[in-house]
Amino acid sequence: MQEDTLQNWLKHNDILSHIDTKSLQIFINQARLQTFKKDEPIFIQNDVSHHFYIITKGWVKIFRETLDGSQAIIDMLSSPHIFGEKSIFTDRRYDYNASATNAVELIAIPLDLLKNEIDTNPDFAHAFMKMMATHHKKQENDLEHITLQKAPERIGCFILRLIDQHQTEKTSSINLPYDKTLVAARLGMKPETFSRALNKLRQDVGIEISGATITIDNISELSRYACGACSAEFPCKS
Amino acid sequence: MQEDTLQNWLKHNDILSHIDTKSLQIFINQARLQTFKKDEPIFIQNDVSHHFYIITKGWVKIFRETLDGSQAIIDMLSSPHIFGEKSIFTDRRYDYNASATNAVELIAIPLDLLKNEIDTNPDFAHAFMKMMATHHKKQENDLEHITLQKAPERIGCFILRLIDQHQTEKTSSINLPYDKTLVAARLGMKPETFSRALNKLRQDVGIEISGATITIDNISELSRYACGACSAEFPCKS
DNA sequence: CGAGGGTTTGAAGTGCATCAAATAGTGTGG
DNA sequence: CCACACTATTTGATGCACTTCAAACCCTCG
Repeated sequence: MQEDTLQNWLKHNDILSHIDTKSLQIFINQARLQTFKKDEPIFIQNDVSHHFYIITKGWVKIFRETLDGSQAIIDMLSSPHIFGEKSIFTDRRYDYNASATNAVELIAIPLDLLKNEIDTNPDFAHAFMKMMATHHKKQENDLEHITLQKAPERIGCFILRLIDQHQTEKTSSINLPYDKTLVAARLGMKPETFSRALNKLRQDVGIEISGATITIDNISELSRYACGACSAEFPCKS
Repeated sequence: MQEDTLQNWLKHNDILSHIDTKSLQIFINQARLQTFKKDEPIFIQNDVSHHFYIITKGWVKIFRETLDGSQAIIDMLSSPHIFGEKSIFTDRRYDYNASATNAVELIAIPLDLLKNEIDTNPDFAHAFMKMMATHHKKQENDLEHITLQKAPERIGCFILRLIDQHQTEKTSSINLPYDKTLVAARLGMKPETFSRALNKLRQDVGIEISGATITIDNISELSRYACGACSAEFPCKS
């Protein structure tokens, strides 16, 4: 791929910017740009893992799937995130499926490079561990939410985190980042339940919904509603 | 605390055995043995974190709690496990509660030592990352189970993992490691639901239950029942 | 304009929670 | 070793949340 594009990505990525300058050229040489169409699989669970990926465009669905076809979405990831990196410490197999939910563009980098960088560059290793800890925390949150919160509360929490990310000052109008069906699955509920729960949320805390756009007049009321059943204080980060 | 006891623990712990010999004495000097009674809190969420802990005796409950008192159990940990270590990479606050579920004995070690060891000993850092990756994987499993499996299946899966841990050859008779109420909470359900679901499991796959002791004649039938709604193959490890 | 997927709505069913009460089990002091 | 107190567990009855199945609606895009 083009060196300037890749360099740009590597330098502005939270974790990968810590790569040793000597290693950088090797990363650039071995990195490959890949594109995926909607619903195209990127890798599947138990595949032997060779690469990890940096997302540059689109949304990637991280999920598990049972024999009967039902799936549990573990995460939905977009632009600066990386995925598929965890297996370097265990069995060299991906422990989840990854697939594109729309037009996706990825940088694929061999895991061996990552492993080598971790082993030889303490600064990088430290950044990597920090990232793992953050991921871990995020998952603890997901687990808490799914056990403790009801459907409308989970949606409210999801919206609050969206607002927080986009820092939309007082405008407080946001778009769902992907299909409602996917948001539903991400929150561990069926599309029908999502639709009804969103309606209940509108009635209970006065938000407006028009297609994928949601407008919130009163954020504090929303957070009182959603965060009441959550251990985190006010704006439930991450 | 007594040096031989602590040395023994440090040397036989998966992660901590990688401590540099030069550091070991410092760890020993600063480590403290602590005991907790049933239901005694070890630390609570958002406390500023100073120590991490190695469990030497008893069971520790790792959980989140909402304002209204309902709690989500994130993990139940026992002997060689460590906990409270994650915050060194983020905000130096514990991101969950920990409390003793019975008579618990812990080795408390300052987090600064851990951080220093990670920063200066690549071998240790590597072992530490491996542990984080394993934890992470375990949590992905929990998340999958709670979204995809019904109560009796989750219990079946729990039993299978117990059997797997204890390697009880063909005997296939095990004891629940802690109160049924706690097992229920660990699996994200109410005690009443647990009781009924366990009964359903008995009817469906012919296991015997007598108090905390469960006897399984036909493990493969149990795993067919429980693992059908799980993405992992046969004995769902971890 | 028409096809097809995404979304909503309705009706009915299932699983789990809740509340209440009975029963089994455990540890204690006598 | 027994009786009591207290807790853990089970059982029953009922309600709620979410799912399922089915159909309508809407919206986009060719």
